[in-house]
Amino acid sequence: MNSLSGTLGRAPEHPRPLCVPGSVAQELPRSFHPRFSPVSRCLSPGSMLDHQSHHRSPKSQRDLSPEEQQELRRKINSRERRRMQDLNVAMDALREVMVPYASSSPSSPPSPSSHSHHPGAPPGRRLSKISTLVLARNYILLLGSSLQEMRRLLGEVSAGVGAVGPGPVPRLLLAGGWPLISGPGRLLLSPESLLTTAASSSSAASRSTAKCTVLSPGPVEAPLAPVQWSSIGAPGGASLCPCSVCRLPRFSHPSSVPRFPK
DNA sequence: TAGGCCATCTGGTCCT
DNA sequence: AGGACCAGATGGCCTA
Repeated sequence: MNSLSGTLGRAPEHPRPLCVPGSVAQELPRSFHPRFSPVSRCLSPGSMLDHQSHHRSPKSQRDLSPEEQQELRRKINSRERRRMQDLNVAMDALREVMVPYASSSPSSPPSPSSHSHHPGAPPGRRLSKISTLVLARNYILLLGSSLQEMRRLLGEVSAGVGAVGPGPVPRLLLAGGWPLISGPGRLLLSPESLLTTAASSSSAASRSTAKCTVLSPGPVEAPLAPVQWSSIGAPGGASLCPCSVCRLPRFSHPSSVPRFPK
């Protein structure tokens, strides 16, 4: 499937009328659209085309003819477009992996082929970017906690059996005795299993009511945050987490995410 | 119709 | 100098 550009939208095969991708956009004169008109760009807030760009490289900018400037702009736009498309490809790949874990009902087995079940949305709706990222993050945290739990159980088993041999462990695995390895859907979608696992492995961590259970500091601090997957990305649905990141669709976490130094 | 999500354009900044 | 990355702005599409 072509996941580039418009495929992420609802009309995969049709380029957007105004924000047309790639070749089409490049062939259209910029003055065809108000946003491309030099006047509107200069008047738009934050636009410092005539000010700072001249400040930085007066000669190169000034010496460019309008056609050359247009060509340069096209090149830059094309690069940016390609960059974002690559990012979307990677996001799609991640989404593809995470979709089975995003299904809201534990009874419905995850189906990798079924496309994008947005939590709380009708089937066929794909995961949003933010939902995909939050989902992936929590899955990673959960894997870490599962590993912890497995190690703990291994320790218990080996301590109880003593020097008898490696027998019990494979039997336990074959019997499906591991609480968290019964399928991705159960792994992620059953709050009970999450809670019991959390309670058994690290009670201290699970007891600490972090402000954000979804975007906690890390696997060490809060490895077993009881995440309600069906609420991720759903506006106002994150009942377990009061943080602004999980509640708001737009990311705004002033304290935890430092601005990239400029 | 409002709000969410998204793609694209754009200028600024940093890096090579 | 050119490319990569980032964030703001803008407008289109879709759903509740």
